Amino acid sequence: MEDRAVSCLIALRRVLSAADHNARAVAKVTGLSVQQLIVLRIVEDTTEITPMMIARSAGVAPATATALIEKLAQMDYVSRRRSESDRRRYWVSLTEAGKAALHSAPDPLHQKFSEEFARIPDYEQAMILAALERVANMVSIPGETLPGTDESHVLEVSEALGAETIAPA
Amino acid sequence: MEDRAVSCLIALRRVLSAADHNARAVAKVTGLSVQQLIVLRIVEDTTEITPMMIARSAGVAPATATALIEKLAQMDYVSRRRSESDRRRYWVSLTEAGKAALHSAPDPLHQKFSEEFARIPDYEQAMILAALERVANMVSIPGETLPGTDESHVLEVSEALGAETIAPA
DNA sequence: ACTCTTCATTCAGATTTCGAAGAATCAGAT
DNA sequence: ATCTGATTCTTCGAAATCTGAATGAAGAGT
Repeated sequence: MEDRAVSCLIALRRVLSAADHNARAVAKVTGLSVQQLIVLRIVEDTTEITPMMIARSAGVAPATATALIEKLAQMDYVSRRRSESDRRRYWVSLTEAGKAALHSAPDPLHQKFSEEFARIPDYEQAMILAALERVANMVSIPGETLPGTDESHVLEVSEALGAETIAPA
Repeated sequence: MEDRAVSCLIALRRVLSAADHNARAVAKVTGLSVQQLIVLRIVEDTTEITPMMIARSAGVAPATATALIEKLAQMDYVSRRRSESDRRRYWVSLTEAGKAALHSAPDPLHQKFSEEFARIPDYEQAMILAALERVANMVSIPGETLPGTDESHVLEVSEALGAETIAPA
């Protein structure tokens, strides 16, 4: 019965394709590149994160992460704050402008899904949510893309006070 | 209860992220770019397709589709056959080498999913499949990425006989 | 102090992507 | 037949992107 697994993967690919199209469309509207948008979302999810973590989460080389962050900082969508405990690193976080840019951007897929989702019966909603989370747990890499559960930087919260916003080099 | 819709979208984003990572990994192994891989899969799904359709399915500009197809043709992963009914167009199809490249490439996500999927109880498998197809239908653009259901080129099957393989320009 | 590692950056080069212009072809109207 | 307009694909140059390797700066361990 691996027939059913294949059907699942086909359906998944349809979703993937739609998401890809959607990402490009959103990127075009916001004037950001797809990658910049991804980084922005990663930063939002974590509230504070280092370039290295971003590189890993976004699946790009460190050099690329630097460039992406620099661009976003120039647009004032993210801010950089030097780490006190490790002076090599710094924390990237979303500015108000960045938050606004993320949420003001119309997301067709998001809207379409929410709209249709609201229309289906309750038990089916629950079923879909359960299935999606099941699938997410199956395929997603444990420590990836949701470093909100990553405690390595939680210790740094104390830094938040009295730290100056620095523009590296 | 739009709370649940949001949870769905979060789970979806985890899946998306994992798929993205996976696509890059597969691309690196095969020596193909992510886009080339996408095009290759589109061609496989349709068995025969024109550059224009590829551009639309892959979500790129026509000029980009030309470049992608050219690269794949140079590697002998796809072949081009001039259309008889409309001499402007040509049909792109997978070569044996292309088919081999697609299937010999290890796909971690594919494997991981199939493996874990096989391990869960029957009714849950059915539930996940139903949910995925439901979601796919919600978000995917009707005529996109599965032009196998597109009948516009089915009429051309008769061409298959006695047509020479042409390398345009 | 010394070495080894990690983090971020710079820089040059390769690749990718696209818009615009152009050539070929088709379809329909005159 | 010819003309016109639309469609398909290509070429070309410019812009943006991504990366590997080298570099500097800072931490960690001996």
